[in-house]
Amino acid sequence: MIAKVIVDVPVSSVNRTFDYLVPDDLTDSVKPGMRVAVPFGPRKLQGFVIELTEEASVQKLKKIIELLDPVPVLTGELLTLGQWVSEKTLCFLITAYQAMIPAALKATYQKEFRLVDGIGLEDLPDEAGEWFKYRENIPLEDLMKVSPTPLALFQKLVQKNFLEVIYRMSDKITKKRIKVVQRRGTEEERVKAIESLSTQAVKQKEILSFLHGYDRPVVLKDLLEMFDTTRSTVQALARKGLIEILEKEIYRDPYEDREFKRTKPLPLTLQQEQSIQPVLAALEEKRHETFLLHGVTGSGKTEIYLQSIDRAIRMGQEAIVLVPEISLTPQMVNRFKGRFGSRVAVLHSALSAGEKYDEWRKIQRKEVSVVVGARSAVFAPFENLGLIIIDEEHESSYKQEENPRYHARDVAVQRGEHHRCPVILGSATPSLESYARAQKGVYTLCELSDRVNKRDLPSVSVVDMREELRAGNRSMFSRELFEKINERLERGEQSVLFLNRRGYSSFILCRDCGYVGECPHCDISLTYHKKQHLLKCHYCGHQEPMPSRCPMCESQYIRFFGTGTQKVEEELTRLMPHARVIRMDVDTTGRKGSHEKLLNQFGEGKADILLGTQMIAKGLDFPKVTLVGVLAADTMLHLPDFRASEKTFQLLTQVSGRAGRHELSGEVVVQSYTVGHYSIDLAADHDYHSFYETEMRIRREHKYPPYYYLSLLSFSHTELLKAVDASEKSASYLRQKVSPGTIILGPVVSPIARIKDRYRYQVMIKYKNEPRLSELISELLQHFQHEMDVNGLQISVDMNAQNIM
DNA sequence: AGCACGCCGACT
DNA sequence: GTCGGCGTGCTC
Repeated sequence: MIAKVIVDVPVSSVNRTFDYLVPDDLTDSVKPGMRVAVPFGPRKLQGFVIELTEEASVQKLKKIIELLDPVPVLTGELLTLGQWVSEKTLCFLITAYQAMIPAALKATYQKEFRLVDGIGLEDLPDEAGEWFKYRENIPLEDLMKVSPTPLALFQKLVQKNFLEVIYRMSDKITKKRIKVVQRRGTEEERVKAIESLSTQAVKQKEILSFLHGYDRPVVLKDLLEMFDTTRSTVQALARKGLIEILEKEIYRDPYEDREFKRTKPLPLTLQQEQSIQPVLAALEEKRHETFLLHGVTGSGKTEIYLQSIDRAIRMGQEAIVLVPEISLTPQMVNRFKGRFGSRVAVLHSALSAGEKYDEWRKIQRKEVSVVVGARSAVFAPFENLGLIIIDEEHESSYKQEENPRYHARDVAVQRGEHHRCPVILGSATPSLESYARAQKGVYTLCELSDRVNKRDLPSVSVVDMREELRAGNRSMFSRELFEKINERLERGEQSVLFLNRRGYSSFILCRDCGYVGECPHCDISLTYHKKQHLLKCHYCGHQEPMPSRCPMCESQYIRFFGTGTQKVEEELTRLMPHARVIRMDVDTTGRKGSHEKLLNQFGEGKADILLGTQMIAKGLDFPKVTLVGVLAADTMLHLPDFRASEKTFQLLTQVSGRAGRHELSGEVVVQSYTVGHYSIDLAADHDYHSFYETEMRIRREHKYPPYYYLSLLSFSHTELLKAVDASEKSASYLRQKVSPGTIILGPVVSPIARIKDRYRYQVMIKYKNEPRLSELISELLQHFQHEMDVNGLQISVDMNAQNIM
């Protein structure tokens, strides 16, 4: 039997299957989709079995070394889907497959040196012999740690056949095990055993009697606690052969010690009913259809998700729910765990690799029917999918910004077609792409225009901060916002203050000469971190001490500018000393669980004001929040991104939705320096449709998505000229080959011209119909293959560019 | 990627 | 004559 295997080497020259002989003892167990260890050249690598055949394409074959999985990690569907992903995104097959399984299953490789059989320490020069005194194998890694490294000597000894090289492969799996105790023998034997115990062995007798009447394994730790004894008692029993101590694999359950209040389906409003019906119909008929569920904040989208999933489960099917990483909050998880209990697996980045692996295995073993997770959960290995839901479908985090550069929305639809099941895209502010598709009839549009509790959407007032400045208010709070926060303080209600930090981090500036602290490796200004009193680069990690004098002109008047949450917090405490503030940003939520803790504190009313960045924009639902303040609505508008308006609109709508979700009605104050911009004004009016119309007009005019597709080629090189040259050649090559309607822009220097000492240029391709584009780009990559392999040229391809940075 | 092989200049 | 630098080509 021959296995076609994709090996774990992401380079174009081996982006194909290699044939291996399946040893006789594995022919029954090997299946497509399993991971195997195979010899590859002198090395030992991990690979995926793609196909089993009888015919080999070459004469001399090597054998599979071992199987790494008892059951396939990739289903037949996922194997095909991987191919699709690699074609659509132009990535290597292995990269697509690796993205589908938990990182814990990725192999790590180690190279070690060992004495050849029959060679003794005395045969080696002392310098090498030293190493083998206490160990048989010396990892290459260890040799590299000492300087000067004895690597050359070791290599020489390998050539002389004194040492040999071993390639070790292991995966990062960390299955967690616990010890369990189980009874042994027949009933009679056990009765006899109990009697045979010495009268002094009181505890042993107790334990044995207990186990006698218990036919399942007992967790050792529990047993010890139950009988208030120690390990030695149990071990004594095991030594006598009366019981067995076994190791059992267990799951780490990140939610184990938490109780979930079980919820029942809520009665649906008329609008909800109208939206859910077509979904249920598609479900029942096992028919693929993509629904765009456009519902204002608070319109009860989640209840529609829950009841649709419930139907799928009742039909014996499974469901995937994607949520943006940032809103995968405990509140969100609770809603799903509350309805479906232990049938839910949760996959998000806050889990450790081991925890993620355990959650994933619950899916693989069909122990759950629902997975709630971020982007990569779209690859959950369900085989009987009944429903895929993408909540907040407009979120940019559904697009992976590294290889494979896939969009979870596209993958979801692809899987929906395969399983002939509905896909729901839900949002209060659908992406223009999706809404346009719904308008064209590609997706089915379901609109929820009313809030479930019939509350009006909060009233939004937009404040012109330039006016404030003219009126002599130099603080970052307008008079209106300040006043309203104070009202809330007096009434015992809560406020949420939102600071959009992007493009607004604190940089340092010399007031005398205008010097701005910049990263020496990237063309980007350094960010001041108050806690450590350091300047850091957010792109390459470079850091340097904060200077006390300007490095250029030695002036003392060097200060940091811009507004971070820390600065806002300082000003808040200065202006309102009695207000209790909780600040949430990357600095305060770094540790696992701290995010949840802070939110709980706020929910319990332990603070008056919640101040934070993006992470508080979504999913928060606290009854006492009646005021939302947006400190600077327009910071994002000035970024070099054609989606800036769309993102601003979405963010403002999202944030406004945090206010007045319950009995108390809410108010929103939006501060801005770009007053009169349609994205801000229309968000204040809660007018998605006008925004859609306005923005679509602009997109059409400038030939941007959704009217055109957008692909981006990025070229980077440590030498400026090499980057320019490759990008120019590529642009002119494409211009020659593409169809007349297609637009090739550039090459232009990237918005961040240099990162990690590499100069960056880009070429943008806008097209309506260009079936040969993938092919053309593949040709380009092939042409530059050599320069990429040996001369340090990097070309990255994004077939569906979301951001052009 | 990582490795062997092979060619060429530099040095014991 | 041997060592080690890097360009080339292959991995079932």
